[in-house]
This record gives sequence, C-alpha cells and structure tokens, in this order.
Amino acid sequence: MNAALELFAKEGFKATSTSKVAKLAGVSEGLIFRHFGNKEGLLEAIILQGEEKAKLLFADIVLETEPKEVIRKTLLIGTKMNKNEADAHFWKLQYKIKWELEIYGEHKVEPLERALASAFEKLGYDEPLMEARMLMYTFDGLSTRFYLQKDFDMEGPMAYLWKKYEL
Amino acid sequence: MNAALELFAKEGFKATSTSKVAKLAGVSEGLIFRHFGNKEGLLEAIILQGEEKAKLLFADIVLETEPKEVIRKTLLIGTKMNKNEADAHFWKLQYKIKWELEIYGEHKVEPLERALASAFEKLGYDEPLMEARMLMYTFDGLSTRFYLQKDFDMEGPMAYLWKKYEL
DNA sequence: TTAATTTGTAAGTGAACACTCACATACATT
DNA sequence: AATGTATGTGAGTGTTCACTTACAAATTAA
Repeated sequence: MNAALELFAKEGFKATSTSKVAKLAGVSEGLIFRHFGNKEGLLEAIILQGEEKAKLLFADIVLETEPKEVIRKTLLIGTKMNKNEADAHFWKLQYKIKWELEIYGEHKVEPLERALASAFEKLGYDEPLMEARMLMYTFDGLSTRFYLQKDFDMEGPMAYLWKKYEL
Repeated sequence: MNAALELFAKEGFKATSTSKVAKLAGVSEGLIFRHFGNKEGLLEAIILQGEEKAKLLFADIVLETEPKEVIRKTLLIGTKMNKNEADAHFWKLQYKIKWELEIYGEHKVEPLERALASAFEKLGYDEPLMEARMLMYTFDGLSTRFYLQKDFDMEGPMAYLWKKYEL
C-alpha cells in the first residue's frame, strides 16, 4: 500500500502498473490481487485508510469553540498535511485522484465547512457560510500550487491570511 | 484534435487510447501518427492551439487601465471559459492535465497576475501583489469545484467576490 | 499527362497491461 | 504429528496499447 501510494501520487493511478507497485514493494505481482482483488481494490484500500487520516485532521477543529482558534487550526492543516513524506504523498494523491476519478468528496470537508461557518458567524461576518467556503476554495487553490509548482512559497500567502483574519 | 480534446478532458490523457480517438474522429488510427508523430504530439498540438485561446482571454484585461474593470473582467473569465462545450472541454483539460503532467504553467498566468497587482495597487491595497495572487488561488479553487462537483453553484461565490471588491 | 507529394488506410507489430492459476511455504489449531 | 488456512510466488493468460508499414487514393506541380 505504501509503494502504491507513492507511485499513484507520483505517476497517477492509470499510469502506474501493478508490476511496478509489486517491484517497489518487493513482493510478487500476484500478491496484490490476492489481497485487494484488483487494481482498484488497492486504490480503494489506500483511500479508505486515508479517510481516517482526514477525520483525525479535522477532529480537533470541529470540537473547537473559540472562533479564531478554529480558523487558526484550519490554516495550520496545510503544515500538518506535509509533516512527513508519507502524508505528503497521501494528500497529493487525494488532490490528484479527484481529477482522475472526476469526483469531489464534498462530504469529507462538510464538517470543516460547518465549523468555519460557525466561527465566522461568531466573529460577526455578514455571510459566514460563504466566507467559510471562500477560505476553503482559496486553500484548495493554494494546495494545488503547493503540490504542482516547484519551490512554491506557502508561507507568504499563509502569513497574509493570518493577518487578514487577525489571528 | 477535437475528438482527442473531448476524450482527454473526459477520461484523461493516459486513459484515452489512440484507437478511441480515431474512432470518435471517424479516421484511421494510423492517421494520428502521420499527423502528430505520437500520442504526445497530439496532446502538444491541442495545448499549443489552446494557448492562443488563453492569450485571447487575457488580452483585453492586460490592456485595461481602470482598476475595478480589471478585476471585473478577471472574474468574468469564468463565464468566458465555459461559453460553449468545446471551450469548457479545453479548460477542463487544462486543469486536469496539470496533475497528469505535474506542471503548473506559471508563465501563462503571469500577465494576469501583474495586471491584477497593478489594479489593487491603484485601489490602495496594502499588499497588491499578494491580494492579486490570493484572488487567483481562489479562482483556481473555484474552478476545480466547478469542473468536478456536479451542479456546483458558481454564481453565489461570484456575487460574493463582486461585493467584496465593490464592483 | 505525368510525376511527385500529400493524405489516407488496413493489417499488422512487439511490448505492456491487469489478472489467473497451479503450486509452495509459513503458521496456527487440534 | 497432522491438518487446515493464510500468505506468498512465478510463469503463464488474453487483451489492449502505442506505433509501424506496405500500399492506395487524392491533390498538386511540371
């Protein structure tokens, strides 16, 4: 699964052959099919395993009541997502896979959206839900650049947002 | 090229076989290789043809001097990008291809970035370049949702931005 | 009219693909 | 020790892939 994650994130799902995955993992190709049934089963297992990571990522944000702390923690997700190489691979794969499978997992980010909206409401924003969504769109755009643009500076925009929301 | 554009945008570059492209186009598969050399040549031809469209899209924004009009026109790019089906296919492909080829064509959007930065400067923003970039990140995030999320409402966020920048 | 060039096709090519299967080894249970 | 089961392998399978080639028709140039 680690080998597949790495290759899927680097080369893409369709472009990665099962033989390459097996080779990198140091096992026989047949083992993949014994464990996961088929190539898509392997992908699903990776995504499933990762959804737990996503929940963990949002968990303490959703429970937070202090509005500015909600926004602070949301902005810090970016650093959390790339603490180690495996995590970075996983989250890059998440962004990449969206386009390959043509789905946007809205339900996954809904709890975060609600937490942010509530935070903005407490802070007296006119349209808290829309402000929450805009922040998330911006975050998505930023992440795209981060994963695709070499040497992209994440700290500049982050500091700007920090100032904008007076954190 | 139209057939390839449609299939690449729908299924992805790697996932689309040359035989499928030929079939949809109503020509023999060999013709693709006579004209474009190989499959990547076909992709390059499409992208090249499309870069002209991109230039055209930014052309009158870059020339605009009235700051608010620059922002207005930038926000209206979204509508321009999806006026007809062929254009929508093309721009969706642009977003999709970024992830498949792992490149972000920074140079393509640089003129727009400068135009926006200059506009925000005239409007007295503290950090005009950063504000320009943030708008572009947001635009990217919005576009991703638009192309991947069914029935995504683009008008709500657009109206919100319109109000935010007092257009 | 003829010769050259461009534009097109049908039937291949070997390589790579996802996946199967017969068989081997490791381990747990009785 | 015997048996059942989970775990693993290597050599296949048919199919699909990007791409080639020999040849034909259409277009252009002389």
